[in-house]
This record gives sequence, C-alpha cells and structure tokens, in this order.
Amino acid sequence: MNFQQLRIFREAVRRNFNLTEVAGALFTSQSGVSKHMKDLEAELGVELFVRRGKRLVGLTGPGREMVPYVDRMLLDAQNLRTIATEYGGREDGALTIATTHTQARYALPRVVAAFRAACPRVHLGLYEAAPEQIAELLHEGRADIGIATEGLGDRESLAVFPFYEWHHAVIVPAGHPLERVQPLTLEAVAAYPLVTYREGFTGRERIDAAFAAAGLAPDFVLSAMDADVIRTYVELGLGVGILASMAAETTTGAGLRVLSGDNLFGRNTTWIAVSRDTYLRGYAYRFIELCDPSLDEARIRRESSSQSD
Amino acid sequence: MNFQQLRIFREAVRRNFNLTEVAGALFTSQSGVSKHMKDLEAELGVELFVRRGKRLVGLTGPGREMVPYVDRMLLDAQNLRTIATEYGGREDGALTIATTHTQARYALPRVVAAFRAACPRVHLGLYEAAPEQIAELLHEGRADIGIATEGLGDRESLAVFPFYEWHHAVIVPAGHPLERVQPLTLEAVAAYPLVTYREGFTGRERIDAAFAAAGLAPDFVLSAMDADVIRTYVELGLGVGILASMAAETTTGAGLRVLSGDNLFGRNTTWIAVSRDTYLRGYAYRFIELCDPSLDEARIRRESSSQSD
DNA sequence: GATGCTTACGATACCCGTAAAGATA
DNA sequence: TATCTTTACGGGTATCGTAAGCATC
Repeated sequence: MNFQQLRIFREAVRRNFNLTEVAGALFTSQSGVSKHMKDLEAELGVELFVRRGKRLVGLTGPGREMVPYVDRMLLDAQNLRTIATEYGGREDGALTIATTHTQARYALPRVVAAFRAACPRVHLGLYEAAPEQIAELLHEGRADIGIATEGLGDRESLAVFPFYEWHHAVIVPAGHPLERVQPLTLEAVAAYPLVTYREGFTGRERIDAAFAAAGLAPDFVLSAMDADVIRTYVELGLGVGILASMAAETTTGAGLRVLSGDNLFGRNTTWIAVSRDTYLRGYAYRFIELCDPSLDEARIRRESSSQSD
Repeated sequence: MNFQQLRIFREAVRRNFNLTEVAGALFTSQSGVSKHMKDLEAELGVELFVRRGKRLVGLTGPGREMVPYVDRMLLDAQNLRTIATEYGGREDGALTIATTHTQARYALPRVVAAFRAACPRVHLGLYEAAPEQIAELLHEGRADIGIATEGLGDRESLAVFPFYEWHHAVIVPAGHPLERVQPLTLEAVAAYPLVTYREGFTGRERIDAAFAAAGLAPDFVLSAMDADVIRTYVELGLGVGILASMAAETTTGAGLRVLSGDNLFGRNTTWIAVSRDTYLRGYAYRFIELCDPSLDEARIRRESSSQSD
C-alpha cells in the first residue's frame, strides 16, 4: 500500500471510475494507474471495483467502506505538509475561505482588508459557493474556513462558531404604499408579491418560518441567490424585497426605500466553520480572530479537537 | 512520504528516539531507518527531531504536532486491511478485549463462552489492564473493545455504551460483630480497618465518595487490584472487605460472610468502549451484542461515527 | 471506430542492507 | 570503550511510461 495508490483510488471514486481520466488528473500514465489499482486489490485480497467486462463501473462493498478512510489518510498527509510549512517560519502560504455571496459581499470586506494588512504575504482566496457545498469543501480539505448562515451545523466533522447576528429588512420602491404602514406587519408585507432569497440561502428558512407562523402564504415571485438581483427587481417594481440587513444598509438612493424588518423575521446567526480533520496554519486563526476577537486560536483549537487526545 | 517512514517515525516516538531499537522492532537496518527519517525531514523541509550532536533526544514543535496525525494514518491503513479481511468472507480473525480483572473474572466468562460458541474461528484475546491503560490501548488500535467501570469517559476518541450496573458488598469473617448490625450503616463499617480496591479500580471512587459524603474518614489498610486479594486478607482478619457484588456472589464458604452494601455505596456502571477511529470486524459487534442485545451493530456504528460523512 | 482497461517491457529511481566512519556518553 | 547516528556503496526491486493487445460501447 502506498500513497500513490490511495490518491488514484480517491480520484477514481471522484471521477466515476474512469482510469484514463484519473491518469490525466494525476499527471501519470493510465497503464500505471491500472496496475496500481490491481496491485492494491491484490495486496488487500479484495476487489475494490465492480467491473463490467474490462470497464470499472462502481465500488464493491469493501471499496465503499474504504472511501472515508482513504480520504482521511490523504487529508492527514496534507496536514503533515501544512504543519511543516507552518513551522518553516515562512509567513506566506494560502488561505481559502468558502462562503456565500451575502457574506462575501457585505460581511467579509472589512475582515479581508484587515487580514491583507496583517498578513500581506498570504494568498487569500475567496470561494463563493452554495451553503451545502461549503460543508463539503471544508470536509474535503479544499477550503480552510467556511462562513455561512445555514448548512454548517449538520456535520460532526465540522466545528462551528457564531460569527454575528443579523435580521432581514424590507425594501420597496420609493412611494410604495408600505412606506406609510406604521408599524410594518407581516400581514401588510404578505399582501404584495415578494422578491427574496432562494431556499437554502441567506436566512430564507427564517422568512418562510415567520410567514408560516403567522398563517400567511405569501406570493414569492422571484427567488434569488443574492441581494443585487433582489434590488434590481424591486426597482423594476416586480414586488416587495426582503433581504439581509447588511445588504439593505448599502442600498443607495436609486429610488429604493429600506423599511426595518427587525421585528418581523427572527434573528439569524452567521457561523464560522472549520473541519476537525484539517490542520490550519497560524494565519487561519488570525483571520478568524479578525472576524471576532473572542474566537481566539486557543478556543478554536480546543473546541475543534475531537481526534487525538 | 511513504508508510515505512511513518511507521519509523511512530516507533521512534514510542521508543524514545533510539533508532537502533526502532530498526530492531521493525525488522530492518538502522541505516535505512536513519536515512528514512532524514528523507522525511528533507521532504517536509522541517526538522522533526531535536538532536544533541548526533543523538536524537526529542521532538521539535512540528514533530510533536505531527504525532497524532501519523498515528491516525497508520491506524487507517490498518483499518483498510481490516475491511478487506472482513469482506474476504472469512470467519476467522482476531478480537482483542481490553478489560480489568474484575470484569474478566466475573462479568465476561458468560459472554466469552457464548462468543466462542457463536464464532469458534475467531481468536479471542483478553488483555487485562488498568482502567487508564484500556483507553490508551483502544486509542492506539491495539485492542478492539474495552470494558471497564472507570476511565473510559474522558476521551473524545472513544464511544462508550453502558453494559450493566452493579453495587458494592461488604464481606467479613464469620462471627464478625458487623454481622449483627441491622441494618448495616456506613458509620458501622468505617469503625473497622477496611480492605478494598486501589484508587482508579472497580468503583473505588464511589466508595470514597460515599464515606466522604457521610463525613467519615475510614482507615484503608489494604488497597488491592482484585477481589481475590481482598478476600484473602479479610480471611486473615486484616479488616472488613468491600468488593464488587459480582465478586461477592462467588464468595464460597471459607469462613466469609457477605453483607449487602446495596444502600451504602452508589450504583456503578460498567461501560463498553470502542475507538471511533478503529474499523471493527463483524464479529466484534457480535461480541458486544452478547454483552447486551440492545447494543446492536447499527446502534454502535451510528453512535461511534463522528468522522466521515 | 472510439473509448477505456490490461499486459508486456525496458529505463529509471528508489529502497534496503552491509560496511565503514564519525560522534556521543 | 561502548553505543548510536550518519554516510557511502552495491544489489535488488518497484515504479513509470511507451507501446501494443483487447474488451466495451
């Protein structure tokens, strides 16, 4: 058993068992790839792949069981390299943040600016993704830090920390009747066609829950992934917009009015997540501390260590 | 980076950095061992060992950080082999139970007998150890199942399940004044020199806690690891014995009398533990089911999976 | 016929063990 | 001096890539 075999196995799983493609991805020959898999099966004494004739079409029982272990081994190999780099004393390196549009656009600019000043030699990458993908990216070690409002709590393999709380705001075109409703109520809002976030994004659950609790079934005419699209269509008069307060604050003149929705929809919490299985460079903790100074390195390390004493 | 290097690194840590000894343990040459460690350090670009002149005397910062990851990688390699064997269809294999004297002597014989009948081809090994060692053996993958009353709850890396509950009993030589005390009280017991388990064994904590709660400071004249030693010295008249009820039940004539201690000391729970990081053969689950049928394979797997999806 | 897996084979690189040298206690 | 690590070197083995053979779609 060697690491090349494990890399090939993992890549084969990811690429639907097309060994030719795997060879390309790993910059090696497909004959070598094929032999490696035969060798691994021979050493373990079990077939890992289901074959139709000569084609590989799936995993056998043992093959399926091995996937998580192989993934973790390769992740751990990466962790060793990361530890070495961290202690190499060099200040450079890469940090990948997986986050949603809303966070990247409204919450993170301040943090990113501060981080670039603090750690100028670190290559900072922002990876915009849907909430469900963020957990996956962290789990696979393809991102170091995840920041999102939903979808991070489910996995045991992630450690999550509260970042900040926020609420939703209502926006309308200038002169809209809702401007004169004081105080604003859910019933009043639900009387108009609504423009807001798609399911699974930026607290949409909270919005649905609030209407449902009030026995209302509003008409959502547009479900977007980001506030810019929502604003655009509210400006067009498609309906009344509901968006994150951080996004509403930067809503410039442009004929739009922001109505407070503090009391209409519940408060949302945006979370910071890291994988328990990924070793983080020191500057990753710096980044998190810039998000919230109470999230210091010692606390993150403590609360995210489930493995190894 | 390859597995031989990782094996050598782990063994070096375990054997106080004596590479000659490591070579012996891994059945290879010192020169190869030495070169492997140099190669690994070169590849990672960091010194792993603290050297005094040419001698290795400890781990550097990065070396220390890498230990748990290396341990886990090698454990995972073992897990792959175990999975393969499990699916090889063969019924044979090994199962190592780490447990204390008390469990091995009084609780497990019934289970072991049933298991041998159910899985005759499995080589069953009982490893008697102190409670603190049991957690370590499980964590290192040197035992599959741990059974003990204390010391298993601390580690995040272990999943624990209740096995059974029991209490302590008091034993005295026939004709002892305590025989006539009805009902038996802590005060009455504490008036005599006591013979019981050592700290950290077989519910000793519970005994101490019970006396402390009653404001008593009894005189422990002997602290043993097992019931046989306790019985022996109670017979000699050294003092009054306190031992596990399972052990008391088998106390034969021999001039000893068992007094119920049900209400004197709290109830103890004996636990079954498995490592979250170790893949278990099917028959390991059979063993646990024989301990308690409600601890079926699905439940154990579910509640011990914190890693991997 | 295009795609994809397997096998054969030669060049290369890596790993191992013996032996000798250097350093430490 | 005895113990331990490092370096040097030769033999063996494993890995890799090219190329050809052969199934599958």
